[in-house]
Amino acid sequence: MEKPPKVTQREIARIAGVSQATVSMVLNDREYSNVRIPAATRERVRRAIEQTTYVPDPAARRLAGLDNKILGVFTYEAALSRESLDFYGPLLHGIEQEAERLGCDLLFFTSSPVEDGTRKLFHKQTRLRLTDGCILLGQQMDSAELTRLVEEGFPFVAVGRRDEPDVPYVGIDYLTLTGDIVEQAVALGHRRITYVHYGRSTPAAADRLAGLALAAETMQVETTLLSTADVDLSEAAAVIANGTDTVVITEDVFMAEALAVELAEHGKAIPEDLSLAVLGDVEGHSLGGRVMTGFQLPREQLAAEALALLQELIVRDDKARAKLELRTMIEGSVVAGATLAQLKESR
Amino acid sequence: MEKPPKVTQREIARIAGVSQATVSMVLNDREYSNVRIPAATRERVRRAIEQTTYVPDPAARRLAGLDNKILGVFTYEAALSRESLDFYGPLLHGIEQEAERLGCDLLFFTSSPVEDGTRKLFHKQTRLRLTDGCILLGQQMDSAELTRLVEEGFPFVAVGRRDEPDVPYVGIDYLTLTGDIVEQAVALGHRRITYVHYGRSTPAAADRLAGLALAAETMQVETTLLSTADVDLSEAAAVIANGTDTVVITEDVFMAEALAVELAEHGKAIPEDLSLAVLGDVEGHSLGGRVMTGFQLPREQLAAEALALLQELIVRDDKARAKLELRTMIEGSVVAGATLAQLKESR
DNA sequence: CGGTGATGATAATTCGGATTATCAACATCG
DNA sequence: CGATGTTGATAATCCGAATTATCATCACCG
Repeated sequence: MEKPPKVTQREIARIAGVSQATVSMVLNDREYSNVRIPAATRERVRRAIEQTTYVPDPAARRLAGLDNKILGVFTYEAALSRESLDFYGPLLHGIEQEAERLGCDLLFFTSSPVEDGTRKLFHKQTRLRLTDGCILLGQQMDSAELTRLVEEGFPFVAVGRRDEPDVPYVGIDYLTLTGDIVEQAVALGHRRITYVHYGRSTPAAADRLAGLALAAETMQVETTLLSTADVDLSEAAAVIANGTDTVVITEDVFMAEALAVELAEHGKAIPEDLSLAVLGDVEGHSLGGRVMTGFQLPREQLAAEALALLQELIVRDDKARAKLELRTMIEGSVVAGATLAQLKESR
Repeated sequence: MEKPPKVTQREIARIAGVSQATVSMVLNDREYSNVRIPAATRERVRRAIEQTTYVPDPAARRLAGLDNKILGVFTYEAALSRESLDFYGPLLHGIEQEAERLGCDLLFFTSSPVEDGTRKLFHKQTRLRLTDGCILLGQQMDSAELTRLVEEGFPFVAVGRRDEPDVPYVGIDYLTLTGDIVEQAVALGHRRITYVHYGRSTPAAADRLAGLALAAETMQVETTLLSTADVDLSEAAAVIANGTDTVVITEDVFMAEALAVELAEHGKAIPEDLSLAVLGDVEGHSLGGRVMTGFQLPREQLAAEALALLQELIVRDDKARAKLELRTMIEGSVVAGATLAQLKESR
């Protein structure tokens, strides 16, 4: 396949008149217990290398047990499609930047077979082991896979909070943020809130629900829950339009946009007739020209921190590793948009 | 690092009571000249594998000379940043889709050191050789690197036409497209065109210039060239506003948008006073609510074809490879927008 | 019964680089 | 001068899987 049969350390050794072992040691600038290499020899080897196009074979390095400076990126769905990019884009950007800083390459596991709509990390030919460690992204992580990673002691970090024990992650503190949103609603006079969610069982979704429940109790707010797993959006809109709640909270901007359309058909305008807030990132989105009330989430930072943590897991020895803070929650901030407005009169 | 010291073929062999060689052969479903493995033994090995969490080590496979199903993706600039994504997004999407189809993982060379503003493919620790082949993306490809890849016989495909001999590529036929745009302008009565370009020396830029020159000669059009390497945009706008040309063509939408602003300051409205067309993709962009006249480029298809070609280069043997069409040009289409209008009267 | 295949499977080697175990040559010291 | 270091560098191994070279065993045939 290659006409020039690939330059190896053996070849360099031949040119420099030394042994392959010497070349290896010069390259890695290493000295073992009883091995010393004088500057003269080092120089000879270096010159031989410069003459050629030698590049160490990463496969061989890896086989010999060294780090490869390759980090895996596993997403449970395709990451680069137009739709996914809205969500994954900032995360991937953060990852790319941090990887560049660390001098690491990124291996995307695009080959993972899809079962039940999500990709499987483990399969007969996974290239997982080629990487020094792996970042996991996506809503639908598989508990069994996470557990297996922990058991095998493979370095990895999940983006997003997880419930499984000993799983390292960097997540966003939705619980606090959700409380903040409710607090704003209350400050504007609202006391009755409907939360429309997807009925997912991810930790983040659970945190939003918990945050809502907690805030409701603390601030004496009455909440109604609607899951799109049970009712579709137009039904939900009907329920809301006929009810007495004054604020609608949705799980993300897409649901907010769709729901606003449905509500409009019931004659409900936002925020005149009904306030609206979103428990997700609202950057770059607006509703009828109005900035949406919701979150501003530092996604790039999130990803960068995840990668940095992963790197620590990889380079630290066991003792140091044990001392690492494996679980980090990052604070987002509330965007005080125009869709959550002062409660007018009692209705 | 791993508590369970990683399952290897040797371990499987021990469990199944056979030799490591046998395990390897069962796994790859291979039979050599004088080696046969009865179904019974195969079954025994298979069961042993199922009992464990065995996954073949990709590094070892690679070292032994097998394909790895890993394709490299090299971009001359960061690919996942917010700005780059506008350009790289569709390409990456096409690549991801095709990689998924082929069952390949993707290695992004994010670690490549930056020199003179662009990344270098070859460096002391490049993981290039870990991949079966590589896709190159970006405006600023390095001729020397391309040539070296060809010399080393390393499988790769460039996205975008290249001039270097024997470089496999998939490119967009800007020459024809440019001619089409000029044709439209002529059909609308125009005879005098100013082309504002970046003065870059890429093959694609050269094709646009050549297409313009060819069309100008064929259709008897007078063309004026302005390079932003020589004059800045406001100067260019002044020249155009004071000149007699009736159509302005820019190299891409960004330049078009910026130039339109400058022209407005000279009291020139588009398309009332001056028509405008773009020799680049105009999807998702508009000028004052008007669809821009320009190209619609099948970027995803471009990338997918590049990856498919790469795969062919990898799996074909030398004979079959020699027969492959290494260079493909893809046709885009013209978007007949509203910024290129009928010439009113002589001015 | 000895020879000849066909069968089934294994030991040995390879890939490229990292590390360990060993050794040769020369210097120093008592 | 012989014992003991010290220096410099190499041969030998290992990593995990793929392939080649070899070898048992048993069957069948003359």
